[in-house]
Amino acid sequence: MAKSSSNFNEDLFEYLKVSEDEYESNAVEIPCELDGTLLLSTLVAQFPGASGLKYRHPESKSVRGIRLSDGKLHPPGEAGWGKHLYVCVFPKENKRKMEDVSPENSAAKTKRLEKKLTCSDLICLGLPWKSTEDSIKQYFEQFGEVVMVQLKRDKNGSFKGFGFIRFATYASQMRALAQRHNIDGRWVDVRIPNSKEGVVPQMPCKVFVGRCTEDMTADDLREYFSKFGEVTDVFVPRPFRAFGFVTFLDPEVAQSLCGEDHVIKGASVSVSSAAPKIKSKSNQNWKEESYGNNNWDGNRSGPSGGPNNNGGNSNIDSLNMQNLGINPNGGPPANFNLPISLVAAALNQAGWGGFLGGPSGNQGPNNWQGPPQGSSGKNWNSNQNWGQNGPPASWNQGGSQGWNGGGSGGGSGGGKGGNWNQGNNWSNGQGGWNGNGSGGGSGPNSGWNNKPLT
DNA sequence: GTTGAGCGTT
Repeated sequence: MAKSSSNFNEDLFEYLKVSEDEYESNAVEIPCELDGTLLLSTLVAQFPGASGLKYRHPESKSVRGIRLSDGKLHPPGEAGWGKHLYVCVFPKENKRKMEDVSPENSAAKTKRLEKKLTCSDLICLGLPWKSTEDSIKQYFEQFGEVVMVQLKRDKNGSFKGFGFIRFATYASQMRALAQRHNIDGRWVDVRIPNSKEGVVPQMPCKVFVGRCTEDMTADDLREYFSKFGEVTDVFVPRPFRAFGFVTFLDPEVAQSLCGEDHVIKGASVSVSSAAPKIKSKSNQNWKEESYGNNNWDGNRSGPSGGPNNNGGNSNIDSLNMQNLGINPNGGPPANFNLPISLVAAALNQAGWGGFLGGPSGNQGPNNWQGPPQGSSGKNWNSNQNWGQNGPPASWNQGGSQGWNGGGSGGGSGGGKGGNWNQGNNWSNGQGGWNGNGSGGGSGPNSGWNNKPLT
């Protein structure tokens, strides 16, 4: 029992893509059982109120229902669930359609407000003239399924150099937003469109796990919670403090678990929002001496917690958005020369620590390609020390503590600290890290996702 | 036929 649970291996489980509507962008990947069936309870855990599944048959184009017996949903064919998008079926009174999200139907949206944190279209600025829908789709598919590409043209049909894309999953979108893009030699800005500003809510990927017992390790939490979605970080304070934090790649997963009790190692833990109860005092690592004069966002006093401070998803909204390509204020903060350690820690604190390397696994520092080309100094101050050879030497200072430190790390090992804590390397100069979009890029798991332990 | 900051006929 405990044995089997500790042997959970997601590779053994087939995941199927389920959405509450016909929009793939709202889909959640749900694990089925070893026998290939999907427990209705598993479905309901993600889609409260769901009573079944259906899907659109690719050939007949008609909607087919999924067989349900004894609380188990059965795959449509011998081959399993396949790549279909499965759509939840709700009982009549619960049934909601896409149109119901409009403000007039606010009563209907009380149930799953997290719906809104799914993908939005992304604008791609600065695309090469020779881009085509196909080439752009092909490029962005490295981050996940691309469900839409629109290149904008004028009346004459000539390409205007920008376009919109949409990913199937929020996770894909996050991956794409978390790094810069070089397409055919041009640095392409990928952002949340201005028209969508404010639509994408700040939703933490991190949950608080209370009532932990002392024998629960970070690995235990990771193993347990991985069945709900990809876990990108686990933090269990030592010495024992009876709680922990689990960060998911998908904030929807995190959201869906909040308020629930789960049994781990025979003990009932409670999952709740990782938002801090109280605003913490500054932490040793966040002293003003180190980072004074770095205004986060004008009216903000600073991060709500340091690397050691658990929880905290406020105070850095703007920071998040900047680093995710969202532009909350129509431009970068006046003073955004943050140390990278702060940025990384803040992203983690905000629950955005879930940035992963993409499918290729070589995003982030290892994928550094030098500063942007072209004349636009908008995001990168051209008179700084960002030579063609890449980032300052200090980035890689300290050998194993730099970008490339610690080897590959296998992706999701527990946080070991150390990385990104060289704040001094980043505290000088004006605007080296200049916000507004696509600077930086995501780090490897062993970097961004790990919270210092001490 | 050129160009390079921007924000979209659903």
